[in-house]
Amino acid sequence: MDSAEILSQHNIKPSIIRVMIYDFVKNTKSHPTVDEIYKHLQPMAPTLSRTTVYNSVKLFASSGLFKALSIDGIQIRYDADIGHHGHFRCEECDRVFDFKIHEDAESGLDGFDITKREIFYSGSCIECKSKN
Amino acid sequence: MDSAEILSQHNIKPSIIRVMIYDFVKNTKSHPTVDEIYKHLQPMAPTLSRTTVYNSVKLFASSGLFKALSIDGIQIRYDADIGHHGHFRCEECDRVFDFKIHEDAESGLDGFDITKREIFYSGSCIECKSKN
DNA sequence: ATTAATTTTGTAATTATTACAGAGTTGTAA
DNA sequence: TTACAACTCTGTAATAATTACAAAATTAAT
Repeated sequence: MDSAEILSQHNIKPSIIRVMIYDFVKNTKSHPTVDEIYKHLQPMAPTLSRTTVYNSVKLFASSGLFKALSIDGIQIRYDADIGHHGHFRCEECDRVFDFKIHEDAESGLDGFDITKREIFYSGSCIECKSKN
Repeated sequence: MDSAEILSQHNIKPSIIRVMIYDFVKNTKSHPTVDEIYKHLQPMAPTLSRTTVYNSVKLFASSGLFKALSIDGIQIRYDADIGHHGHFRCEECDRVFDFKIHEDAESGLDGFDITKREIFYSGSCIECKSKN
């Protein structure tokens, strides 16, 4: 199924830029920031505005198409992979890696309505670690 | 053991403001932001500067006394409870709750050096949920 | 084609954070 | 106590991410 269809199914009009933004995030493993999305697409869509990128990713996030990740506390990153997984950020090379994880039942949240779960680790990735 | 001693043990000179900042974060369950720390202490220490609060919490975090939490992606919150636990943020009342959690061994990070683990859930807390 | 609705753009405002230099404080040793 | 060095605190200015908003452009329907 192509991206335009996916957007339509979520009641989002698949304009050209929206599809471009959706595609880029979906095909980029690094979970790009708004700025990275903007810088990547701007050459192809010279009139693109940062505001549009902000609007679009927010729209996608509120529709459940993207997960908004506050991985580093500096910028919000966007992830088109909705399945549950953790994120590791290497503090040396700044790259973000996905990993599989499973949590046991938590205690202390009885009766709470949990709509979002994020697991975030950081440290040094294997490449940076071996450089030292 | 009082706060001044704890700071000293971490090679941080226990100045009056540092102790005040440390105490406030330690005794506040909400994991305050820099702004909240500043607003709370400013009446007692009228010459307090926001920069001092930023400097102090960064210093504490780099010494392992605080954990820096990017819970909401907007502001960084500080937690004096170093033990491993999760954070739940209620999207309606904006409060942050601690909870107990345990993760299983992850896969995909073999050989990585993990120095920080953060678990962050969000949704509606039990009180806000019952209001609806 | 006209009109209405929606999307996109660009500028300006807001907010969190950092940089930095000067002022103040503390501790020590003559 | 004075002098000096080291460290801490303050305040302003800069930077960077994000939001607000109104005008321009595009799209869809009649």
